[in-house]
Amino acid sequence: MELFLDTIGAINDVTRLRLLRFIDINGEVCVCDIENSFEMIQSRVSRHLKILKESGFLKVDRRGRWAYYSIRDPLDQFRQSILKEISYLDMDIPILKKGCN
Amino acid sequence: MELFLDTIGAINDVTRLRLLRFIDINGEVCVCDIENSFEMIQSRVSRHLKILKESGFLKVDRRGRWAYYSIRDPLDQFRQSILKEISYLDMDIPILKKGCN
DNA sequence: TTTATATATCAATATATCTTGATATATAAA
DNA sequence: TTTATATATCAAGATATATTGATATATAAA
Repeated sequence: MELFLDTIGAINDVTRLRLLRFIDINGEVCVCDIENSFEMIQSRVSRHLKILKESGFLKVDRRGRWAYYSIRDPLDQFRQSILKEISYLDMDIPILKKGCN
Repeated sequence: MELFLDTIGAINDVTRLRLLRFIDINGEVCVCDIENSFEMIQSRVSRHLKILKESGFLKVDRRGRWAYYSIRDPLDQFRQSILKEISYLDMDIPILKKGCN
C-alpha cells in the first residue's frame, strides 16, 4: 500500500515524468548531466531522483564523486507498463548535454 | 498528458483507491450506498467520484434522483492494469450497505 | 404547488508537495 | 592538507489538494 502510493506519487509530477523518460531514452546518466540538460538547479534534480529511486523506478550507482542513475533492472510488470504509458506522452525532453568535469 | 496526470492524480489518494476497489467488487452502486457503507459525508463522496469519473475509471448513469456509478466499460489496458494492482493492496473495504430510500 | 430526498458545487480551512537557496558531506585534485 | 567538484539534505515560502459545512439543483412524492 505504502509502496504503491510512493509509486503513484512519484509519477504524479511533470518534472519527474520528464526525468524518467529522459533516463529511459538515454540510459545511465549522472546528476550533473541532468542539471545541464534540463537547466534545473541541483537540489531540485537530486530531490526528484531520490523520489524516483525510492519508488522503485531508478537505481543509483556511485562511482567516484558521481552518482549514476538508470532504470532499475529488472523492472516489474506494473512499472514497465507505466514507463510504456509515459513514452506515449507529449512531453518536451531535452537532448543530453554532458555537464560534469 | 493532461489525462495521464488526471489518471495518476485520481489514484494518488487512499480514499479514492478504496472507492474504486469497492465499486470494482460490488459493481454499480449509487452515491448514498457509498455514503452509508463508508460512513463518509456526501460532499466528500461526490467529489471523489467526480474525480474518478473524469479520470476515466468510472461512468455515471442517472436514473430518477439517483446517480449510479460503475467501472467504465470498456476500460483501456492501462487502467485495467491499475485496477488489478489496486486489487492486490491491503485495504479496508467495507461491506455494501444500501443507504437510499 | 409544497416538501423531502439525492446529488453537486462552493468557500474556508487544513494538509501535503514543490521550489529555492543555504548548508552538509564526500571524493578527488592541487 | 587545502581547495574544488558532485551530490544530498534542510528550512522557508509558494502552490496544490483534501475535508468540512453550507448552499444549489433536480427529481419525485405528498
